[in-house]
Order: sequence, then C-alpha cells, then structure tokens
Amino acid sequence: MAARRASSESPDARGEAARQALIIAALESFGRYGFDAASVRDICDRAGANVAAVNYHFGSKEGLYLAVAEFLANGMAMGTAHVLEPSRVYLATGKRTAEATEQHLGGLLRALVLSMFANVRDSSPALFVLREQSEPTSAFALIFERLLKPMHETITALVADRIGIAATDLEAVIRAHALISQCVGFKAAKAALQKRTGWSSADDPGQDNVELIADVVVEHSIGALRAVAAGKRRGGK
Amino acid sequence: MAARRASSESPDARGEAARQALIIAALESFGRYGFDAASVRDICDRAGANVAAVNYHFGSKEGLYLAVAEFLANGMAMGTAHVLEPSRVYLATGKRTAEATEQHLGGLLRALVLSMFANVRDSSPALFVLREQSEPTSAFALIFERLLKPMHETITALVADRIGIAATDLEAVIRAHALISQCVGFKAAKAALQKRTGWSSADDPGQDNVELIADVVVEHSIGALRAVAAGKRRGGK
DNA sequence: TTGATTAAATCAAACGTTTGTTTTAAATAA
DNA sequence: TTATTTAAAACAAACGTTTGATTTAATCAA
Repeated sequence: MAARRASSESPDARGEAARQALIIAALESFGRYGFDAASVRDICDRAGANVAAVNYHFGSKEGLYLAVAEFLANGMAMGTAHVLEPSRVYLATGKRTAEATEQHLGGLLRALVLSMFANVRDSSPALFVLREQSEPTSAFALIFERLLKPMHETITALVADRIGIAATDLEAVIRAHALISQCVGFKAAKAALQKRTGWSSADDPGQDNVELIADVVVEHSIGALRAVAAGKRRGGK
Repeated sequence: MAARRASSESPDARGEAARQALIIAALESFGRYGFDAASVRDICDRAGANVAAVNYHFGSKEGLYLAVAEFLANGMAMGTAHVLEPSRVYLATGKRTAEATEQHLGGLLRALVLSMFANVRDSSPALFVLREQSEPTSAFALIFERLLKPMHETITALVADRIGIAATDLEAVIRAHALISQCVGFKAAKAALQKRTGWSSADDPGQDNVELIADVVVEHSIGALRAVAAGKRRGGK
C-alpha cells in the first residue's frame, strides 16, 4: 500500500515525489525501449531512486508499467478534452451544417497532429501508445477507453455526419480511422519521413513543419470527405 | 562471415536449410517481440536448431537480425516490384494526364494496403518494419533503401505530378507521406481499429474488409489531391 | 519543548533466473 | 583423414525481485 496519512494535504510528500519521478523516468524508458528492453535499474538510476523503490511503490515492474499507463491516460485525456468537448456538444445539439462539421473535424485532426509532437523534447507518450497498439498489454484497455475511444468516436460521428451515413456504420469507422491514421503516420513512420525530408533526428520536425503537416492533414481530410459526399449524392449506394 | 559455397545449386543444402529455418523463425520472433525481447534460445528451438547455430551461421544475434532484414527487404521488394515498375516508366515517359496519374497512384496505394495484410497468418514482416521506424537500428538503412524509398519516392512523384508541383518540394513529400500513412495506420493502430469495429483478434480483418479499406484509402487519396489541385488552380501560392 | 514511539521510505547487498555467447566434443560429410 | 556441422554443457553478465537494516519524519505522552 502507498503512503497514507491522516487525510489532509500532506500525504507524505517525500514518497509521492519519488513515485512521480519513477513514473516520469519509466515513461521515457518504456516509450523508447518497450517493456522488456527497459530495465528497472536504469529507470531507478534516472529517477534518483534505489533499485528496490519500484517494488516498494508499485509492487512490480508491471505495476509500474500500469501506473505509467494511468498517468498517461489521465494526462493526455486532459490535454485533448478542451478541444474534444465542444465537438461533442455540437454533435449532440440539433443544428449541424457541412461547414461547421468540417470546422470541428479539422480542429480535432489538427489537435491530434499537434499532440503527436506536443512535448518537443519528449516523444515518449506517443511511442508508448503506439507500442500498446502493436502488442497490447493489460494497459491497453485503459488507454483505449480514456484516450483513443473518445477521440475515435467523435471523429467517426463527424465523418458520418459529413457524408450522410450512420455513425454506427462500419464505413464511417474505417473512414475515420483512415483520417486519424494520417496523423499517426507522421509519428509511427517518423524514420522514413526524416530520411525523405532530410530533417535532423532531433526527435521532431520544427514548429513550422508541424504546422505544415497539420495543414496538409486537414486539407486532405476535408477534401476527401467532400469527394465522398459528392459521390454519394450522385451515385447510389 | 556467413556460410558461402562455390556457386552452383547445392551449396550444402543442409546448412542452407538451417539458415533459412533460422531466418524464418527469427522474423516471427523479432517482429512480434522486438530485438531484445526475442530470445536466441526460443528462435533456435522453433527452427529445430541448436543454440550454437545462430552464432555459427550469423556470428551473433545482431548478425541474425541483419540477415532477417535483408531477407525481408529482398522478399517484400520483389512483392511490390511488379506494381511499382509500371508507374516508374509512366513517370519517365512524356505523356501524363490527371486521370492516368490518379490510376497509378490508386494502384500503388491499393498494393500497399494489401501488402499490410498479405500473409494472413503472419503479420511479422509489417511489424518488423514498423519497429524499425520507431527505433531504427543498423538494419533500417537497408530496409529504407530497398523497400520504403522506392515506394515513397514514386508516390511522391505521382502526387507532385497530380497537383502540379515539383517532386522535390517538401510539400509533395509530406502530402505523399500523409497518403501512405493511411495504409500504415491500419496496421500500426490495429488494436484500436479492432476495438472500434469489433473484429476478432485473429490478427487481420477478413478479405472483404481489406478490400473495403483499400477502396476507402484510394477514394480518400484521390479526392484529397483533386481538392488540392483545384485549390492551387484557384488560389495563388 | 522535550524524548520515546512508530510507520513510511530508502538503502546496499544478495537472491535465483535468464540472457547471449563460448567452449568442448561428438557426428557427418567429402 | 580433413573439414564442416551439430549437440550439450558451461560461461559471465544482466535481469527483476527480495531481504534486513537504516534513515526520515510525523505522532503523542510527559
């Protein structure tokens, strides 16, 4: 069990600080090297803690991993909530137009791109989530429910609204996933992009280039949906 | 150095078969678990070989990894060559139309999607390449040159031709990367897609769904580029 | 304000496994 | 024989984890 004092504001500040330091260091290691390749000893060193600290505070290496996932899910969910909420109420209320829907969709996709390169000097969060996608662990359910699902569902609803189909249609889900994939791809296939653009391996494109990427993704997405909508208006199906 | 016989057809069929079996088994392990988490003992067991076989045939675990990368680069490059070559000659020759360029681009993107889910019962190749993207090793240069670069360059050239800019423009590279990312995203963010669609975790969508994904990606891409081209025709920039 | 008490937190050291690799020797070809 | 190839055993190093003692800091009786 963790430290727990009377009830007020000082629940053993010492131990809590150590927990935080371990989670931060672990996030970097797990993100960069993965669960197995990351070593408890290295994490503790970089957190300025003893080797035994992980098992004391989190029970095991896996316990630390789950704590990192929870920290990440909470933190990143808060980071996207301010842009996600307006679109959700927009979808809930009655009056919707193609232009407004496009506007909301563009805003969400832009936020997604920016979140990929948010912390300039630390791309660990995005890598952590990417890793959970290709080999999900018990932490994936948490990350999906709190982080991926809200964004994915909202974008799906906007896509469905724009092209005039139901948000529950498989087609809507796949089209939304294709749009989201554009954002993900600039992180997941970063090495290839770097080689093709000549960008330095300083772990991120510059601020200007991030804006350029966001503009391209938004322009492509809206253009694609307009074509689909036009096609559905003309053709049958 | 690796085993190398005279030249003819029987270069010690025994040893060569062992090499192949090791490479196949290693591809699965490296793809699924990554370099560190994959164990030489497990690979040898599944290849029906002894623990010493890896060091004898490939010098080290890293040597085996590089051999897998080379095997992969050659194999997958052959798999996409038949669809890549026609587009390259099309780009080299003079007569190009928007329709023909779209046709070639659609063909390449479709082939990319199919290659993601090509071997139904073995997604290791795609995972191997994805892993090399987020944490490149010395094998990345090989994979990039033989596998990623030709496809990326050709798609970039088609994109540039379609929207009327130079293939060397950063904009063309980024737009091409966004289109390619759609294909990659269905493998890289597979877990989220599965949860959203309810597809079983049988490691791949069904054949019908792969076709659906390909159709969506092609439709989105062409629609996006048409919008960009139309925008450039009207607006300045 | 003291001094004893107690729980939380940290520490160095060592645990038993498993890792990649090497060595030694037997078996199989030419 | 002579040179390869396999098999089994042994290697040091690194892994996650546990242990028991020590330090830190808050609590409470006096």
